[in-house]
Amino acid sequence: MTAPATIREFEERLAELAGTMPKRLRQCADFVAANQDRIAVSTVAEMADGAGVQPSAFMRFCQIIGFSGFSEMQKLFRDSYVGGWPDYRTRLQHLRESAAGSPVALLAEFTDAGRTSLEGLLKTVEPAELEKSVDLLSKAKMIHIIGLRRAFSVATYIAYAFERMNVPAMLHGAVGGLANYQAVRPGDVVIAISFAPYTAETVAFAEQAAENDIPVVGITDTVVSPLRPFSAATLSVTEVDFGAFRSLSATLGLAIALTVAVGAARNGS
Amino acid sequence: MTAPATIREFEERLAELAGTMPKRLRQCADFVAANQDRIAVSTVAEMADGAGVQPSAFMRFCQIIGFSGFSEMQKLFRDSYVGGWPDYRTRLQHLRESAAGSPVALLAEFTDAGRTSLEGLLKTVEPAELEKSVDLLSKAKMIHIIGLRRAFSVATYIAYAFERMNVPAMLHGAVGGLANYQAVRPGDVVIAISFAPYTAETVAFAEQAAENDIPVVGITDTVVSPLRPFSAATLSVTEVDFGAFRSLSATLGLAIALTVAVGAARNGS
DNA sequence: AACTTGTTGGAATATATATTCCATTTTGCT
DNA sequence: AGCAAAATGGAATATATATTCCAACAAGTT
Repeated sequence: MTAPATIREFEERLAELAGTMPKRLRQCADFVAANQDRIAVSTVAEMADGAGVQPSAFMRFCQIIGFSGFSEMQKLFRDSYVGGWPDYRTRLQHLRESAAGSPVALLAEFTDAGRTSLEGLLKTVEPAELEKSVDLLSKAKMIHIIGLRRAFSVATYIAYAFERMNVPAMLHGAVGGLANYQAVRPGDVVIAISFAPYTAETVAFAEQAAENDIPVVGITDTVVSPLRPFSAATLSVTEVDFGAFRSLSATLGLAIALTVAVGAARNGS
Repeated sequence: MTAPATIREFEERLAELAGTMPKRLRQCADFVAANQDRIAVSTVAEMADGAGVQPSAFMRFCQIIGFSGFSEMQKLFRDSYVGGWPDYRTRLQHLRESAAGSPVALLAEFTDAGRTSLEGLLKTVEPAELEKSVDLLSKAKMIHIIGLRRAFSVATYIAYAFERMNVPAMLHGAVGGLANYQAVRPGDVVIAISFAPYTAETVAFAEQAAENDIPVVGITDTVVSPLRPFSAATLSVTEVDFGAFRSLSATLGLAIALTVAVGAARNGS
């Protein structure tokens, strides 16, 4: 078997062989696939460590791919190393100008919008409110999640994360008009997610909860959100939009931080 | 004299000292300034050769700049290359151990992880594949979207965005084992989203589509993804791991760029 | 011109790193 | 369950590479 001569060839070989590899070598394959750029600047020991295997195992991996050893594999990546990625800024600039109108340019714009949104997140979220939210949620018997339309993806992600951490949670939809509010009982907590223009069902759900003294954690945008009056704790996110569309990068960042914090608080104590 | 801690500091030191250097060291300075990116992946011998001096001269150069030797200087450049991708696993560990990880600290970590993921997006997505995806999708009679577990939020978001733009799309779930593949017909296109560990149902869905010559646009992570063999176009996203959880910021950025591009292509022509 | 100070080249050495080997464990098969 | 084959971990070894040292050289000074 001959050594791959290009990165592409290397990738093909990797994809082809990865399926048939034993456990440890598979770990190497996965790690390498996910961290290609590290190969050029790391030692076998570091790579092996990253993949969670012994250096000798990583060595075998290199040989199975077709190289004589790690050094030969590394050489391939060092040769095609095109300067420490001309930092994100200049890359973005370049894409904006040269590829204007193309899908890649669009991707660059949304990427940038997402980044700015994430930066803003730390400013718009009140630490006190966040802590209160975590506190409320970690004591809840059951967590009800409601978010419709654009916010639905966020709701599904929160539900998924809670399930993964064995936190009892329920995702509400709005099949045919009003949501099934019946399931909410004393001791439960509601997470309501809504952004302008606020979906009526979500607000109604929060309102009903508030009336029955069920605490509501609201994830929303502006100060004038109709969700705010009904929320025991409100988390604000301002998503930067590009054109008529808004990426949800920041909201998802908040969602995952919230769920992980709650999960930790529940399992920790 | 203390060693420069950042690339910027290094550059300043270099500019400051270059003027006073003797001939050979001056050659080193000039060569390094013009080939900064080589430092991370070269040996002293190669650098010395490039500068037209002896290895020992290059060695002295490193020491005059303030490093203990070449290795220390190289470390700075190697770290800054992978610096954007710190080891979040250990950072989370620290967070857990120290200060019981306040929610705000957690949020900060996740926003940071999200930002680096977004930056990586511009690097991992192949422009050609993206364009091919947009092309395929804009000609589809109906777009079928499948993504389960973690990828489900992304799937719901894509479905929502398409609906908003009046692009015929259908979100598939997996109610009771196998998904309802029946709905897929000739002329349709499938978007399959899956990340490690890959959900079997999603892969099976893509496989079935590929067998029936239905083009599949795959949104996945590594090059060893099982989705790749069945995909007519593959979009790669590498999301930074933060403990057991991954923020989906980058994936969502890609999703929205893709949908908007498709929407524009459809309505434009 | 002779002396001093600073610079350079190359060989010698130290160190880091890759690579191999083999005993031990795991896996797969009958 | 018992055997054979494959996979694995870790220590031993080989190799590449950085680093130091010193003799030879050049430049500058009195």
